[in-house]
Amino acid sequence: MTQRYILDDLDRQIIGYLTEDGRLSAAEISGRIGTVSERTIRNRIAGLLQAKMIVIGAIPDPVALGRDVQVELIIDVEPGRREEVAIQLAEYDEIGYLAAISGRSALSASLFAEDHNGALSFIEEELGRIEGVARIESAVVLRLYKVFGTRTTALGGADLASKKKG
Amino acid sequence: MTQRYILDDLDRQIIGYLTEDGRLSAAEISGRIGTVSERTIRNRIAGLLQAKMIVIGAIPDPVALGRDVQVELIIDVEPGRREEVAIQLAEYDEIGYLAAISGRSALSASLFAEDHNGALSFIEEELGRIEGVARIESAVVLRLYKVFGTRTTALGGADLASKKKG
DNA sequence: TTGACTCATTTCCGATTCGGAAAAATGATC
DNA sequence: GATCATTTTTCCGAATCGGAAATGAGTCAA
Repeated sequence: MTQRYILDDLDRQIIGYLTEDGRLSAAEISGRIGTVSERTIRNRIAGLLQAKMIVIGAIPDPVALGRDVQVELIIDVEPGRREEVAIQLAEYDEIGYLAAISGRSALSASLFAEDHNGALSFIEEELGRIEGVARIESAVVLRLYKVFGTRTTALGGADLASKKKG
Repeated sequence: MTQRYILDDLDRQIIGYLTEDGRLSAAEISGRIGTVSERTIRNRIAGLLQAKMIVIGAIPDPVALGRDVQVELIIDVEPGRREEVAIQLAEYDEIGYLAAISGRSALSASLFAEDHNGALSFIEEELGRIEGVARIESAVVLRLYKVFGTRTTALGGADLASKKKG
């Protein structure tokens, strides 16, 4: 029962390949690396997954899906009330990301809304009424290039602007 | 070579399952849904991937990987060079999140570094020499309240499925 | 050095999963 | 109803996977 998993170069290489394409077969990875057997690759992947170093999952592109408006927020809070505000914000399902950042008394957050109206009303009606919120800065996410360390559809490598939908 | 940009319920179900576990077999998904053949599931997955509605990739856990310091960046780029800069930025493993945002010609990014020195040198030496980068605003993440829709301090154990619903 | 032990890697192999091709089903159009 | 286009399904050989046992590498004590 190894608790602390120490990554070696092989693990890093495997992670590198899998972040690009989570469906790569062990045989394919083994072939690219060249010095390790296919079975070992499979062992390592299983180990990485079990140790929760990585999670292999489908990452939907909100823009490509035509739904889910994402808004990045910088929420200035009154000094000393950050924790209190954070606790309230974390309650909302719409808030997918929330962190305290340096620089000023503020929280950084990501808001996921169904559409722009939803985003707007959330900001106005929900955030606006929270005690301690001094100021809200918002920026709509226009295009996602990379999430969770994985490049999204926006960066296909070669064809990035060629296959753009209307 | 069909371009399907309109998702139906089946697509959404498949995406739902794959979001939780990108390695689920088509047979498994077919079994859970119950009404569609295994081959159709495979067809749909192939279609979703080809249409780039989803990307299946390994999501590394920054903390588990030894990247303890997270920095949020707002990178102002010279007008018209955003895509170009984004492509270069996405190459870095240290960049875990990258998006184009509204408000000004800028990219929003998350930088994962081993320590503060690593973050600083990355910003200075790597970002600083990318053509088209006009200005960099950075904020160290002091505390993580919520990631992927789940209240945790680290990625480990985060339930990705809860990130988005419906 | 030798033997015992541990752990990672590899080999082997049956079961599962995959993708290609063609047949069947569905649906839209006239 | 007939026809064409698209999707779903069936069929099947090849690739992929995970379990089990064998091999290899490294450590430690005598």
